[in-house]
Amino acid sequence: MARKTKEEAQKTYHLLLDSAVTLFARQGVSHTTLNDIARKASLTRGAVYWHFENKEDVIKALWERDAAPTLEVFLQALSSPSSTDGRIHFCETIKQMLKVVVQNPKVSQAVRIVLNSAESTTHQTALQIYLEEKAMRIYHSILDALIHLERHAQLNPQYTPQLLAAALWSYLHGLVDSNMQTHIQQIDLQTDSDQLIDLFLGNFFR
Amino acid sequence: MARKTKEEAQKTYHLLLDSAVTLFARQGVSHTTLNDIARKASLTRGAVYWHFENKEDVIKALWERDAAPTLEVFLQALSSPSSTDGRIHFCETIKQMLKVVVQNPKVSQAVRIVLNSAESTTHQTALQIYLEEKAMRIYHSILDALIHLERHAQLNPQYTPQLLAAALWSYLHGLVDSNMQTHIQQIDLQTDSDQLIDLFLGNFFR
DNA sequence: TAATAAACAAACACGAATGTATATTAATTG
DNA sequence: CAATTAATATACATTCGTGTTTGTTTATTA
Repeated sequence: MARKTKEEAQKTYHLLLDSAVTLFARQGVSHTTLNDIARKASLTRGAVYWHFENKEDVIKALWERDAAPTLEVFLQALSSPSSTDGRIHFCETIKQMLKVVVQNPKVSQAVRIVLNSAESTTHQTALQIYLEEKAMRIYHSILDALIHLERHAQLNPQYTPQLLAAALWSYLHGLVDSNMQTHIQQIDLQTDSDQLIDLFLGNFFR
Repeated sequence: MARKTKEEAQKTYHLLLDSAVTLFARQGVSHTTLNDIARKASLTRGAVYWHFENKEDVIKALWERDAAPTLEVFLQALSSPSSTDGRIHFCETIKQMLKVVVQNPKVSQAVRIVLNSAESTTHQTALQIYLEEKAMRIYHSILDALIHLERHAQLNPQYTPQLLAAALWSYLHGLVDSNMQTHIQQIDLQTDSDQLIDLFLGNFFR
């Protein structure tokens, strides 16, 4: 159609990303076409190709808009030294992170895309590397925090920080993933997230 | 080509499934074409369409061949009453199950497909329902076992069996999933699986 | 041993998704 | 206010994957 004002164009940009998020969550990334995204926003593929290079670029933009700023706060918190007990600080940060992720569907979905990057992308080298890098940053933040706790003899000596990091990572991974699945509505992650973390981190420390 | 003997036909059947497993693991289900599967087996799509109806049917067959028989044993073990301590029996069963799953790439991959069924299928009602049903069977076996333990006052009263089941399910989900990802080779699930389960189940019981 | 059917390969037809090129209209700028 | 360019829609070409049909050969069976 016609040319829009800058603000209106920004609105359609975000509208397209919103459409992408909900469709990705509903049908999965690989079964969502650019036309689907456009039609859900009452637009055409022309709009999509104006704002994004291709579907991979949509995913990147989605991550940068919905997940990166939110997660960055917690990654900072994990790496910043705590004034009080490091263990409590670690627990609380993880709890807060999970809570924010599961409460915000957009963040949740963006994280889920990163975790399942194998299915998301086509040419297994383009965006896949980008997504794996994002995942690794989070993972290593957790690992580094645990290593730091071990150096201060606050970790359960029964386990290495590597094992604990991998375990926690898998757990968070599974929680976010199964939260989106339709089944397992037996529990409500929104309200139970604190308990779920307490349960898991109980054996982490000495 | 020509007609094969019954045994030879069975060999190509399994060869096709083997190709499918490795390609699914490498490229993801949705980015693996039937032609990919055929060519990896040095055959054509004609062979695939002779043995299977379509890609969904391949996935079903894959589950039935590689995952179902293996898992059935453990589901039986979970539901059968233990002669000794029920908690130990539960722990050992879960440990064994995880070990077998992660040690056998075919089982591992089949389970992974079920867990990520959203991305695997196209028309979100056909095979998706089938796969969700399979996932639910496992989940409910775990839940039932935990409920049984609770009735015998062997569970940590701090948590409900529903929460514990969901937590364990997410954990196993995450472990299997992140095991296939290329990153996080920091730990070896093959050798550390027992420790990983011990760590998690430590707070489950009273 | 002729007839049938099994086990594929090869060819065909079709739709769907992508990327690009062009058209259109209205902001914006000089 | 003319020229330009931003923000889309529309049209087109092409590729890719699928499902089906047909062909071919050989095992099986009556």
